[in-house]
Amino acid sequence: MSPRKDAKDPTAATKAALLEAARTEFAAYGVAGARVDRIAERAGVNKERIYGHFGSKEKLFDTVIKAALDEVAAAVAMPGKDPAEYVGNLFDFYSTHPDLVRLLMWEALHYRGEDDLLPGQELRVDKCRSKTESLAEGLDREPDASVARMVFSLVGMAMWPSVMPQLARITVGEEAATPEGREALREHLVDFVRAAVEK
Amino acid sequence: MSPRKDAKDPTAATKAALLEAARTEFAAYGVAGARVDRIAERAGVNKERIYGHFGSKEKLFDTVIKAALDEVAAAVAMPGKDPAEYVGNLFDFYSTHPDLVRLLMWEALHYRGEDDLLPGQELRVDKCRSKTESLAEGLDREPDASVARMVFSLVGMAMWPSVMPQLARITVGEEAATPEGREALREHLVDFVRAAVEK
DNA sequence: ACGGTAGCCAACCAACCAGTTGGCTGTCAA
DNA sequence: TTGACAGCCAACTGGTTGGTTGGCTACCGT
Repeated sequence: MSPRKDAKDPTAATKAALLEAARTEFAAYGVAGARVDRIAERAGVNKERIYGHFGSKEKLFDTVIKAALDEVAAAVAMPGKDPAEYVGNLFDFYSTHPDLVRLLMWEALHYRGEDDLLPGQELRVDKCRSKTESLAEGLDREPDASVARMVFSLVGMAMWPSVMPQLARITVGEEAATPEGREALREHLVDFVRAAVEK
Repeated sequence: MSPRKDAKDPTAATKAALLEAARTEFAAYGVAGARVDRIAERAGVNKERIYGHFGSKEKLFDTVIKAALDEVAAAVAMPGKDPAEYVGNLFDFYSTHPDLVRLLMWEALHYRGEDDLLPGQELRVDKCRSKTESLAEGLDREPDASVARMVFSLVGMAMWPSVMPQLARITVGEEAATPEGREALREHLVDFVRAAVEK
């Protein structure tokens, strides 16, 4: 058995520190821009540990992304009966977790579809399917492709302001960065969706 | 005067080749992931020319982005009277220019707002303002912040499928990659916007 | 004709960076 | 007690990469 199997397992602690530091680093610079030394330093751990625990920079990135994906999945409720409110909640979540959004963007750019995909995304597929089913049920419809497209659009609308914050500022002005600006944007989105679905 | 000022200026030709190659490289790998040697090779030019013409990798990136921005600005008409059709057109444009979208994403991640911004983006600001004015006029409204928010959302909806193509495939299925799938997505977006604005 | 110079290139360079090595320490099973 | 092993670290390595240098060529104004 491994030494120190008790709660304060030091191995798990360094692993967690590494993961946390990696998340910050990858969110800021992406895979290519991230520096292994910087991650180790921020975690207060020798960089060799990265290889001992994760194998490579790329694998560490995958692990970070997977954790982020889980976090997203866990945090946000299903669309359910009210798509507009769903968009509002999603918007709030992404607004308060900009690093997560950046991580998702880096991942999207790194793993462009077709050939190479992030391994183990079945969970993600399931999540999307259940979202579609939830929305279909809430809307009293069949969970077909058209409902799936709706889910996709809703997620997009909710994420967009966090995906392109500078564009938001350029378009709606500096106020976009203020709490009032965020709130106005949120209401705009919710109203927009409500108008669209309510006929 | 510089030698060879006539039309077939070889200097301009290598510069253009470099720009073209850089665009491909940056779209694929981003600033940090791009390799100067690869750009030079693809352009069929010595890499020193990059420094002679542009100064640095970063400056080359800025130049590429600026060109891409101009291209976007030139290609797409103003929102005008029909926001739904505008979204449809934008969607078509981005769908047929995925590299441009990737470039914009890399830029968004590289120049996160606040402190560092891509220099010389006044043109971009103007473009956004005139879009807002165009939409306001078409909708018979004042060009206030709420119209600006609308512009911002419309752009987001149109770009989203090109921004997250894998998510699109995960959500709506493999068919998202087919021409029929794209068309269905386009119609969904147009209908969605029409429903939202027509009340 | 010819000196000046702009464009270009092959070769070079130093810093950087992902990944490795060898050794030290503390714990656990026997 | 002891030997084996897991976690950890300081120091090292060598391939890579952004950027530079010195020289060659061809065109231009005079």
